[in-house]
Amino acid sequence: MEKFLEKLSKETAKAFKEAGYDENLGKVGISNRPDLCEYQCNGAMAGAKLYKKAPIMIANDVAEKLKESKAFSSVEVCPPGFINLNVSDDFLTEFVKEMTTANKYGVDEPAEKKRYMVDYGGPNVAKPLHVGHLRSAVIGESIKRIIRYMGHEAIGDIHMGDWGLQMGLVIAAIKEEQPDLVYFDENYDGEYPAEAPFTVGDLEEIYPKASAKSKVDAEFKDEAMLCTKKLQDGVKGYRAIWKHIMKVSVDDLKKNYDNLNVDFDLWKGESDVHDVIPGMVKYLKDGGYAYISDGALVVDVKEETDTKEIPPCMILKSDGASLYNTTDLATIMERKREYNPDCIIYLTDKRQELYFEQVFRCAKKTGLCDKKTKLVHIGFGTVNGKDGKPFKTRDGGVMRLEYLVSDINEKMLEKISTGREMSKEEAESVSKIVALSAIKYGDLSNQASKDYIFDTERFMSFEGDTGPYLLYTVVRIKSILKKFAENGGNIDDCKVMSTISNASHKNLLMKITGYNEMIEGAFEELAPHRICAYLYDLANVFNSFYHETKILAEENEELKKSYIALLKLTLGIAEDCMECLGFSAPDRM
RNA sequence: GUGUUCGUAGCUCAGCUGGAUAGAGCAACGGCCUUCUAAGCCGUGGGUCGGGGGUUCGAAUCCCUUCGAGCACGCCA
Repeated sequence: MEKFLEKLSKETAKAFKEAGYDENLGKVGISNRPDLCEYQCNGAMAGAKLYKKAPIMIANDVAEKLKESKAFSSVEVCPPGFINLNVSDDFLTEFVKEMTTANKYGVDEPAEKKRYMVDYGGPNVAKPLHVGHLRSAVIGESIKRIIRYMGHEAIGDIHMGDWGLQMGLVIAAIKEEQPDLVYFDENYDGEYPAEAPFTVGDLEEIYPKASAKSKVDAEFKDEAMLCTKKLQDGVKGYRAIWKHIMKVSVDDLKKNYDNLNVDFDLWKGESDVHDVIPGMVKYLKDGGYAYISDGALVVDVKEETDTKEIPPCMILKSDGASLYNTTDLATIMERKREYNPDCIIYLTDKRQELYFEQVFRCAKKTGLCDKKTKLVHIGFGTVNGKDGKPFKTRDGGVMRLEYLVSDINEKMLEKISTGREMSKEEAESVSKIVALSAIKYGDLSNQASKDYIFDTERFMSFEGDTGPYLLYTVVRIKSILKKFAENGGNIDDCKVMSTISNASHKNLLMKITGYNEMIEGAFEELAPHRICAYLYDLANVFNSFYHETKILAEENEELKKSYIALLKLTLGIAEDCMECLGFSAPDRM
């Protein structure tokens, strides 16, 4: 379906043409002076130079032609050459009517369906998730949903860090603690136990301890490196205990991500490409791309147009070991082979920008990834505390995601339970839904690339630009629709009609018309915050309308039905927005 | 040092490819509930868009410069 602004622009473009000017000047935008008009066209000023004519004269010529257009109820020219437009009720309501029956309220299916892969930049196994992981999870989930909403295919891959020295450290620590376990008996050739000899809680303690120890105890570090090597070389017992670590960790990760309503289609990790690395390295060497520099194997990725120094992409360390780059490149290669995606999107901390630039260039240059596959890095900012510094616990430690979420859930439950008649069960389920909106909206409403301040109180507030406020508005709409249905009304029978009752009614209609344009923009820019801003605006104009308009008490039956149809449309759009953001509204709160 | 991102109201943030008087929210103050959820709505006060130049009919937006902050700069991820 066409965009509303495009439709209006067509009208003005026609007028420009008829008046003898370039029709491309007839672009209409939303007015930045709502006190003067609803829409504006500034083409006359841009055309002034072209035609060596005063902009006001051009504007007058165009305005004269526009008087014939049925799209506008008023056309005014303001110095130096603004063309101020108000849309006619019929033109506006016709568009809204069309939206109610259109696919996804006017969002068309793509001409060509593309396949996207979303890489969540991998949490490390055996390490608990912390606040930093919130962003890649929440933003990634939203982007995945936006892609799908647009009619494309999206494959989410958590892409865990499950293969490096960290695994060796954990194994070495377990070995030291329990040397008699069968996993470490090289002569053992029976079945390994099905149950892991440790719990998640144990793992969470083991890793930090082992990591700290390796820094002061060289012998232990050597042992950890040896364990890493044995694991990677496929020593049976080490692989078996690694599988236990994986199982225990993944179960825990799933639980945590479930709480955030985030899921992944693939639970792959660095380990999955281990076997293809030698082949890839050989390919890079044979192709003449890789060479030894200071002992390490690197690929040059400089380009002539560079204004800055781009260091080469390192493939292997001087000791021959693989590193982050190696697995990422191998993963690109494997993804191409298995899925042949049109685009791969990586979500990581923005500090890795240069790193991804190197990897992307290397992949393109060496043909590990073909030219038409887009590689995109979305670098997000850090989550800060109220002091503007990276979020920490009160005693300065790393804030665990699990605690952050449960803390907000508890506070929200308390808030919901007080001053409201609700069963304990309902309060619990509602508060979880509202808490999730608070967290996700708090994060997503900021531009991804910027740092932001995680202010629990503010995010949880029911007032202002927050998730709970949006939910409240949606619940309000649901409540009215429910009452209408209870009184015998048939919602599906209601149609938007051309009558516009008041200014707030018109504002709501106009906001609604911008939906398809907004969502496509959010998709093109991969910018969930655009959806947040729209949703918030929509909620505001709806609430104004709500306060000025008696809906169920409206005596004109047709008009009442028209209101109901509009409410249904508003609700549908709001719910689709929330769907794209990754949260939802309860039926009441 | 080189590169990069950023600097907008007391606080937290918008501001799309340059357009008229720079917008929200929070906080402050004043109104509005016998009526569909007042967790709402309406209104008031508050900013030389870090500073200085330039391009333009027109700049928060583009260019240069300067100050300030963050981040990144081959064997971490």
